[in-house]
Formats: sequence, C-alpha cells, structure tokens
Amino acid sequence: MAGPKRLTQHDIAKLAGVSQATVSLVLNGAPTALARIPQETRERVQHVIRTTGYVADPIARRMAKGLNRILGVFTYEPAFPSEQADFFTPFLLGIEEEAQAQNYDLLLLTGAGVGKDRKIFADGNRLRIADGCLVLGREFDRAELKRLVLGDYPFVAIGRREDAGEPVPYVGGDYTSGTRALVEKARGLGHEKLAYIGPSGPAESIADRWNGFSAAARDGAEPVLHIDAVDRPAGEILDALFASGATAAFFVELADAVRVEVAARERGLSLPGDFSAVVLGSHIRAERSHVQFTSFNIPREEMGRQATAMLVRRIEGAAPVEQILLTCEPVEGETLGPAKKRT
Amino acid sequence: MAGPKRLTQHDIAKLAGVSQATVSLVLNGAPTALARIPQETRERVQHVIRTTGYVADPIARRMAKGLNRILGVFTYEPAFPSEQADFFTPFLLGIEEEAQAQNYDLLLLTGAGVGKDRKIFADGNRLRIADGCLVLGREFDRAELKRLVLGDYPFVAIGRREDAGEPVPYVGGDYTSGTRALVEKARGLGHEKLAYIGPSGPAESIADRWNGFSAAARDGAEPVLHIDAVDRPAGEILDALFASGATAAFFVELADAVRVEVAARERGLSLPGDFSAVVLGSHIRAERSHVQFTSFNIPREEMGRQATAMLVRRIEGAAPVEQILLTCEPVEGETLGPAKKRT
DNA sequence: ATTAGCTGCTAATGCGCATTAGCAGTCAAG
DNA sequence: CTTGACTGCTAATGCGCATTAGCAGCTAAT
Repeated sequence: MAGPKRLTQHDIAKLAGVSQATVSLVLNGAPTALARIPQETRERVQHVIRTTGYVADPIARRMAKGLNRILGVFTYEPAFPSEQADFFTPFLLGIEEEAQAQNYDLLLLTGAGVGKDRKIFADGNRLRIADGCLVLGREFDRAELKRLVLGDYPFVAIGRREDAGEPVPYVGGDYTSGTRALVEKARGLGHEKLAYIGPSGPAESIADRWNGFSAAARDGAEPVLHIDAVDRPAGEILDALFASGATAAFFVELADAVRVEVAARERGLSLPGDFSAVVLGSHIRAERSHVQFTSFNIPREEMGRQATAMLVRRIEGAAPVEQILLTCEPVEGETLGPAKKRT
Repeated sequence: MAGPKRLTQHDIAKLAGVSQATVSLVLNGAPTALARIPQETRERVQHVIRTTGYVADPIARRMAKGLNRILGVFTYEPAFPSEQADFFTPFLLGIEEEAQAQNYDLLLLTGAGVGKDRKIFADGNRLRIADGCLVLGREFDRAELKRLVLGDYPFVAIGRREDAGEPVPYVGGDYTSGTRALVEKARGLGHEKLAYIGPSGPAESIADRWNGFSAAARDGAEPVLHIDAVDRPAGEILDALFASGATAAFFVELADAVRVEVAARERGLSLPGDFSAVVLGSHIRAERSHVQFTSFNIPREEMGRQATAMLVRRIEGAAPVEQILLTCEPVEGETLGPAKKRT
C-alpha cells in the first residue's frame, strides 16, 4: 500500500553505529546537549544523513515537539483557477518570500470540499499539520472564523476581519482611508454629486469601501446614486448615472468600470471629459483595458509578507493579537478630472 | 490563545467509563470489532464525544496510520514571482485540483537557495517531508534527476525527460507532433522554404520542437534558415528571413514572434500576406499582442492533473514508471496563410 | 582514596491515536 | 461439569520523533 518505506532515525542510527537518540540530538539538539557529542561522531551521523537524504517525518516531529517549520495556507476558494489566480498570486508571492526568509515551508491546504465548498474544519481537519495557518479568501465563514479565534491554533487572516468572539489577528489593506482619499480628491476637483457602483455584501472589504465613501461624501459632496446590482447592463448603469446628475462614479469592481467606459465610448463620451470614474482598488490585470483608471493600490505582496511574519511571531512567541492595516496608495490614473458642469 | 488543553481519547474514555481503545473503536473501528460493542456503550461514548465536542487529533491519526497525504511540489525557479507566475500557474491549477480530489495537501518547497540556484538536494532539503513529489521547471539538473530516478522516493516530472540512468516518470506535452502538424499544415499551404527561429539548448522541450520541425520539413519542405540566437534585433531577424527566401517562420518563443511581427508591420508588411508566422507553443498571455498567432496549445492544466494522479498512483501502489505525452491541439490563429510567391 | 566533575553516549518515556492480542465472564452444547 | 464459542471489553504495542535521566569510564582535585 504505502510505497517504499521512509527512512527513520533508527535506520540512520544503525548505519552510523549510534543510537536513535544521538541522531536526533545531532539533528537538532540543544547547544548544551550538542556540546557533549564530539565532532567526529557528529560528522559521521551527518554524513549518513546526507548520503541517504534522510529528512525527519514532519508528522512525527510535530507529534513529539509540536512544531515542524511548516506554515499552512488555507484559501476559501481554490488558489489557482485562472479567475482566482490573479487575485491570489500576489499574496502567495509575498507569503512565499517571507516564508523562505524565515525558513518555513508552505503547505497549501487543499481543503476537503470540492470547489466552492471549502471548509477549514472539514473532515479530520488537516490544518494542524502546519504550525500555524494563513487564511485568505474574499468571504469567510463566520462560524469557522469564530472557532479558529476561540481555539488555540495560531492563525492570521489576510484582509481585515471583524471580531468573531475575540479580535481576529489580521493584515489587511486600509480600503476605508484609500477610498476616502479618492473621494476627497474628487471633491477637490469640484465633484459634488457622486455615484457609488458596486455590491454591498457583508464582506469587510466591501463594507470598508462603502464606509470610506459615505463618510467622506457626507461632509462636502453628495452621494446621489448607489447601484447595488452589478450584473446590470453597462448602458443601464450609464443611464442611471446621468439621470442622477452625478459627475463622478466610484466603482468597486474594475470590471464594471471597464464595461461602463466602453459603453460610454460607444456613445461618443470620453473620460474624464464627460464624467470621472474611480476604481476602489488596484487593477488585477491592467492590460485588459487600455484605460488607466484612477484608483488606489492594494499592496498584496506586502500583505502576504507581513501576515506571514505576524504568523511566525505568533507561533514562535505566542505574540498578542495584532491588527495591521496597510496604506493603499492612490493611483493617479487618467479617469478623474475636474467636474463638468451639467445643465 | 489561552485555551483548555485539547481533549484526548483518554479524557473521553474516563468520562464515559471505558478505555481509550474503546473510544477509538467507537469512533472508527472495523465493523467486525464494532459488532462486539453493544449499542448501549456506543451511545454512552458518542454522547460524551458530542457534549465535549471532541475531535481526534489528525496528526496523531496520521502518525498511527503512517500516511501524511502530502504531495511536494518542487519548482526549479520560484513559482510566484510575476514573470514566472504565468508559466507555473496553469500547472499549479491542475495540480491543486487533482490533489484536492485525491485528498492530498500540497507542500510548496520554497527551496533552500534563493533565486536561480535551487537544488533539490541542497542540504536542509525538505523534499522528503512529502510522501512524493512533483518536479517542474524549464531546465532540470541532470545530476539531480539521475539521483532522483535511482532513489526510491516517488516523484513525477512535468514535461518530457530523457532517461537519466533509468526512465523518468513524466507527463509532458507532445511538442514533436504538435510542431510536425503545424509544419505539415504550412506545407499544405504551399510553403516550401521554412525558417526556424529559436534557441537550441539541451532542454527536452526545445529539442522536441526542433525534432518535430526537422523531421516534418525534411520530406517536402526545405529548412532554409535557422536562427539560434534570440536576442537579435527584430529587424535583423526579418532581414535574414527575407534573404533566405523563407515564406514561413516558426518561432519557439512567442515574444520573438511578437517582436518580429511589430517590426514587419512597421515596414508596411502584413501577416500572413507577406509571410506566415507560426508559434510553437501556446501563448501565455495572448492579450499582450493583438495578433492571434497560429500555434499549438499546451495543455498545462491537464498536465498538472495527470502528473498528480500519476504521483498518487506511485505513492499508493508503487505503480510502474509511466510516461505520458499529451496531445497539443493546433490553434488556428491568423498568421498562417498560403505561401506567397517570391521573386 | 575518595569525591567531584566531565565526557560520550543510550535507555526510556511520551505525544494521541489505531490496532491486535487476549482476558474474564456467560451460555449452550455435549 | 467440561468444553467451546461467543460477548464485552481492555492492556499493550507501535507509529517516528524529541527529550530527559542517567550510566560507565575517565581525570583532576581534595
């Protein structure tokens, strides 16, 4: 059933003419213990290890000591499918980088459920193979999050998360401030009637954008339109936009902005001449559109890096819960201009 | 962080007034063993389990069973940095999908060396943490491959590999046939003088394309130009192309084809009117060019899936070495047309 | 000569579970 | 009243490792 059986420390011990305990000590004994094993013996053991390619079984290691220098990465959606890949890849890049720097390996938890129905705590919960775990995904299962928070397994979320019983450790992007800055910029350019186009789900990332928008809009500008449904035809959105008298439109999704821009162009309108458009987040694939939208940047790689560092801190030092929001720098772009006077 | 110590079967046993073994049996004993535990006892145990919320520690479980259900993924280049991401992502997608289906987790080996200097057997090598391993990358280190093949650690390469001491288990793309088909198609359109533009390294993927090209070209068409160096200016390549009298150019790298096409357009030439161009492989990011080149598709996702399945077979059943080449379907494109008569 | 201290190792134990051998009791058949 | 079969459970072991206690042999100091 099981393929060729693994080498064990016992095998190494026999080959080196020592005991299993000695092999373990050579491998990772405390300095005080190591000092009592002469150079000669250590080298003999090391040599056998090197020639056989022996590596300690992570499961056993974790069993005995509780740590194995492996970080789990759990994604609520499969990480690589092409629609998702562009979303997850930058995070993974940052994570991989930092993990390597900290000398941890990454265990990609494929989850038990198929496709969309992933659950952390599904069958036999393999989570604990790793020393700790990063959790990412657009939508979190609140019940699972709560269970995680209340448990004693170290984890860090990527993306801001509301308290779930207790505060959730996370590294997120400061969408609220990013959005507010853009709204203020628009106001500075004379925009007084603003449209908000995007979903309004319970997800924190969505809520933050909306909060930033409405907070900034309230004092100075006027939100005149809020289109929730995103599957509406671009032409319809455009119509609503003009009917409302808005001079600037804030899009949560780049895709919507692109669609609306295309529709506008077809009508002979241009941005930002006829109206301004702002996207609340960085473009995943900028090259798909030839328009460089005004927006803010989401520092995904940096989020991955910092989340990883935070997780390691929690694993190694039982650090207190931290919550970090990274600044989302504005992206100048070319779709936000002075407000056009309408009649 | 603070939490009561994890419950163990021992705790459950005490609460239910039975032994640890009984708890384990109730939880997942063989039917024959279960038959000997009366309903009443089972219910008592189940009740305690339910009220305490006990869940078996998956680590200990795997430890006892002897299987980790972890697949390693080793890449010869870091997988996520953006230049590489487009290359690796489709493979990873397939791998993740199949791993999930087979209920394995993925261990991404971040590699010891940073950047280009990755080695599988670098010391501190954590390869064997996993039950088996997938190896991918454009260029393999032959010495390492040999060591892998001769060892008894289950692995599967992605991409065809020459024997290295013994046959290498792999799942690759059939570039030879893919290339041959395209050459034959060109011949059918009247192309008799063909150019081959691309490197000719030792890598199997490169060799296969060249073999397919020269085999197909030999009977019917005539290879009249072979440009190895790829860093030459596009204009120069174009000059050489015309000087040779070739009516169709076969590019190994999409990037070269794009450059040459741009240069041609600048000279007022058009494809496939003035000459035909064929790319030997699928476009990683087609949208970067507005020209849809005639080429063949590399089924990267499927390669990932099948390689994963093959690896699982080897791990679980010690299956014999398999070598699979997947068909690379032609991509019609718009750059291959009838040969133009030259003077 | 005894003690104390050091060196170079190893035996033993436990992590939480799965699994097997087997014990004590009951009951029916011979 | 003995044997055998069956019932209802438990003790014991091992998975591969980390870790601790401690043993035997030696030297230096008292």
